[in-house]
Amino acid sequence: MSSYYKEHEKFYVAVDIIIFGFDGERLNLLLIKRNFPPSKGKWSLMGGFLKNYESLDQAAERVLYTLTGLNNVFLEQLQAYGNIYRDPGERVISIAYYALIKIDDYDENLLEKHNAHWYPITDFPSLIFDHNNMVKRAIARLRRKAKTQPIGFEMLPAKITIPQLQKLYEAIYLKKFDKRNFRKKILSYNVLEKLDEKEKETSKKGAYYYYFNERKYSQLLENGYSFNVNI
Amino acid sequence: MSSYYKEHEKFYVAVDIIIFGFDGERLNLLLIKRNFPPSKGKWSLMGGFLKNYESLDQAAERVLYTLTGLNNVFLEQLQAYGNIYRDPGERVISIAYYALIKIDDYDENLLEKHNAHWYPITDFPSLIFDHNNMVKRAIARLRRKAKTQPIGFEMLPAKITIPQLQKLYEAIYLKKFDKRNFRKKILSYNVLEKLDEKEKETSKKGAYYYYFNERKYSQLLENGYSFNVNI
DNA sequence: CCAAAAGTGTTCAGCTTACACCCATGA
DNA sequence: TCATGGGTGTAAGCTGAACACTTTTGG
Repeated sequence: MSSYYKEHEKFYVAVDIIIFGFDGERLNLLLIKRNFPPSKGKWSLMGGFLKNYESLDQAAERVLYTLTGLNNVFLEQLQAYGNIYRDPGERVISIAYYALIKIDDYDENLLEKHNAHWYPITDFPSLIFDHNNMVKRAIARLRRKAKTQPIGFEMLPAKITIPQLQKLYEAIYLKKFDKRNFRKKILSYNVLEKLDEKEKETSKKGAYYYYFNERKYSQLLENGYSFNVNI
Repeated sequence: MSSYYKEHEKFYVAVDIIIFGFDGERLNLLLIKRNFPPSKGKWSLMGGFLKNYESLDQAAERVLYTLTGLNNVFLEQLQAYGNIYRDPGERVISIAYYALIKIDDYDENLLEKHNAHWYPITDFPSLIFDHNNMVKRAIARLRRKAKTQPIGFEMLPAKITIPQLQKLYEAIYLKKFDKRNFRKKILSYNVLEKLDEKEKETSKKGAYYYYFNERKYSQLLENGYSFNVNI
């Protein structure tokens, strides 16, 4: 059985990960200043080669874990990149993934070890190979996805306030929304539950905390309703 | 430079193509009854191995051309599939593509040679490996995409009638639409131009032909308007 | 007491949806 | 003449978008 494919060529396969994090103000990318060849000294996405004992998804999880120390985060495949000379050194097929992480959860030491830095999506250094394209596409995907699925919550702590959530959406779409309309829309899905507690860091009056009720969201989907933030 | 990656493993990389065609009534898939190993005698998508002189997109074009004799058709990457045992024979990373073709354009002889057959998306044989998943995902992508981009036209001849177009959308979404609303919506984009000619095969009265004006569509997009068929 | 952020309703326009009848013509 | 599919308009309901003032409280 294992002889059918002998005549065909084999290729290096890698995964590259676009890591998004929200710092309360801006949407950020986690980028690597490479202290290893090739393209040493230049900026790139975090990546790694596929190993024969892991699936693509597992490779992406491993690479993300290596850099951040995080497991069980939102991680989704973007697409494969396979131009012949995309990596000028040698031919590599790269599968791009994007991840949404809570920006305060990661392991600082690991970031330092890998020479990783956060940059806002509006202003980050030019990246090697086709990584700029990957980022562009990942942002487009995130924007599309955030309209129909509550993935924003992946980048926020369990307890959030409505103004925080609005700031996240504004950071994703790079525009301002009307706070009355935003609150109305978000609350209309009945997936947020108001707590009796207030966040008092950012204002004197304080904003009520809510938490995202995953169970209610599942029910919403099962009943054929769809989450649809029209932005 | 080419020594950096020596320590890493290499993999077979293939492309598999979900080919859609519309026969005037139903949306169909072009499937292969394999007369070659592995899984000889079973049904699968058309696929082929990546060669070192071509990009992924080029590999997909080549494979599609091999089967249909068609060039310059709508062809877009879906995503990569890389589970370890997805191909029980040997490990292969497969990049799935989907294509939209005009069902009457292909080369019949080639189809016969490859043992290829059209099956409606509502009723087709079970496929090998993870090909059923690929098809499922391709249909979902097509449905999403058809809402915001006029890709339906890729499966129709240059001259179409409104009832034909409606049947295509009904075949994609597997539901009926109101013909008054459909016509109103489609014509409101002003990308269809009415001809003085009628299609008289399917009705005695005859339906006016229209043609899709690509130039007008480009202008529509440039002006910030968006094609959005609300289905 | 005041600055700063949180919270709250209403109106208008545009879009989606539902719905029924006449038209043209080949057989 | 009649069966078949093509073609047409309007009204109601819903959703998105625009818009300004009051509340709370720490400093």
